[in-house]
Parts: sequence; structure tokens; C-alpha cells
Amino acid sequence: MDWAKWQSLPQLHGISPRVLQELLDGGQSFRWNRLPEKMDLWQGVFGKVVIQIQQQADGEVYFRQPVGEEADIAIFQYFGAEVDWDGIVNKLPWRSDAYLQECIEKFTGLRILRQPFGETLFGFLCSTAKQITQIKQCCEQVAKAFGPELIKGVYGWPDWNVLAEVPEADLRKCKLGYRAKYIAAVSRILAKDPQFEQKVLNSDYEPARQLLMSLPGVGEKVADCVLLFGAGKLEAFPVDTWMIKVMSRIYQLENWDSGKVAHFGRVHFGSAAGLAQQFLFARERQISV
DNA sequence: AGGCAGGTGGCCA
DNA sequence: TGGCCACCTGCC
Repeated sequence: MDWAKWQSLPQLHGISPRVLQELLDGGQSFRWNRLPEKMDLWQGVFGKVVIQIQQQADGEVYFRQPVGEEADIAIFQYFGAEVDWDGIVNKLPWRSDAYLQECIEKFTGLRILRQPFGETLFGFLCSTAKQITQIKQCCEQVAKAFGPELIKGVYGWPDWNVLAEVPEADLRKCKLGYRAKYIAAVSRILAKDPQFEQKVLNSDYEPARQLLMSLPGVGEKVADCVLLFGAGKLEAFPVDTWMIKVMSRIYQLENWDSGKVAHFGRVHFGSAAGLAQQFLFARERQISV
């Protein structure tokens, strides 16, 4: 297998290596890895796309695909080519929120990936009470065991139709633990309801969220992650333990439960609350190290 | 070595 | 509605 030539990825122009890492491996997606032999090279999988990304010394970012593959359009969409990120960031309330402003400055160029719906839902079904490295292992193992081999040794996410046929016991072998039950149930529901994805994508935030939360294993946090990273709904504001920590400290929301914090976030940050969440989240993880 | 982890669902007052 | 706990298990 050969790789085609490097192409410019102008969507990521000027991004720092640190922010690139946060974008690819900060918990939005679970299918990006640095190659062990070349640590400055990222390899990712989404849908049927296998892609490598490398940043040159001048800061310019390039990507390449296997020879014969031309998923340029899908790749540009994944990185939000059609989205006016500067405009959206500018609409966040940074003028009146010094801490948000600080986070934005420290992670300039951070944005929201537009990932395929199904595998985003799958990834966050795996994510409960797990750390990123473990979630990635689950996704990797499930892809390897049940997914299509896209190129030699690289596997894509198996569709719900495929997963619906997999016994729960076999899913458990992929380190899923109790989450296997949810994956099994959700895959059976969605295999029978091919319109589910479209219904979520076509609905406004609130009804879309309710629809997702009707699935077993999907609560407020998982639903918001799926809406944000896999359905383009930037107003979704996922609240996890990190968010509880930052929000209670910065906005004095002591002892607020996650539902209240999420509501506060959506009101305070507005129509792109989810983007603000990523800035605060990235900064919080950086501080904690 | 053992507690805990980027939640959710169910049960109880 | 609000609080608590089991659920699995690999990793720090």
C-alpha cells in the first residue's frame, strides 16, 4: 500500500502542534494516533476514510490518503471547511468573560470536528467512566473485530447493522464491560430504524437531544457529545467531571449538578456553547497536568 | 495492590 | 425531585 502525495489542509493553517494534538486526541474523536516510528505523524480513521496528517516546520498542515482514494470533500467537511470558525469564536462572550478569553488565546485554532454520526454515538457509548486511552482501545478492538478492513491493518467502524448481529458476550471481549449491553441494545434499535440519524440531524437541539436520550446508555452528557461532535449542533454543552470542576471554580457554581451546569453553560455561552466548552476543557486538562 | 475513571439507570425517601 | 449505588474492568 502506498500513500498519495501530501496535500495542503488549509482549514488547519496556523494551528500549533499543541492545539492540533488537542483537536485530534483530546476526546472528540477516539480514532487518531501518532505513528510510533514517526511521532510527528498522525493517522486517523473516520467513515471509510484513512488519513495521515503532518505539520511542517513552517506550521503548515498537510494530509495524505492511500493511493487511489480521493475523499478530499469528506476530509474538508470533517475539519469544518465550510464553517466560519473565526466568526463563531468572535460571537462567544469573551469580551465579558476574561477566563474564556484566556482559554481561547491559549488554544487558538481549536474547533469542533464534524464526525460521522454513528461512530460518534458508538464512541461516547463506550466513554462512560473511562479515560480516553481506554475508550480508544475499545473503539480499536471493535473495529478490528467487526469492522471493514479499509487498508492493510486499518479497520473502520462496523455499521449498526453489523453490530446488531454481534452477541453481547463478543462485545464484552473488547473491554467494553457493562457498556456492551448498551451497545448491543442500541445497535439493534438503530438497525431497525435507519431514519434515526436523519431525525436527529434534522431536529433542533432539544428534540434531537430527547431522541438520543431515549436510547439505553445515553444520558445528558453522552447525548450532548454526540450532538456536538457528530451532528453539528454547536449549542450542545457536554458536562463531565472536568466541566463541573472548571465551572464551579470560575463561575462559583458550587454543588450544582451537571444538568444545571449544562443549562448555565448554554445560557452563558450561547449558540456555540460547545465550542466554548472545548476551550475550557482543553485548558482545564492542561492545568491539571 | 486497590481505588478510581470524561455516566447512566434504577430504586428509595 | 434529589441522592445513592451497582454496573465492568483496565490502568495509574
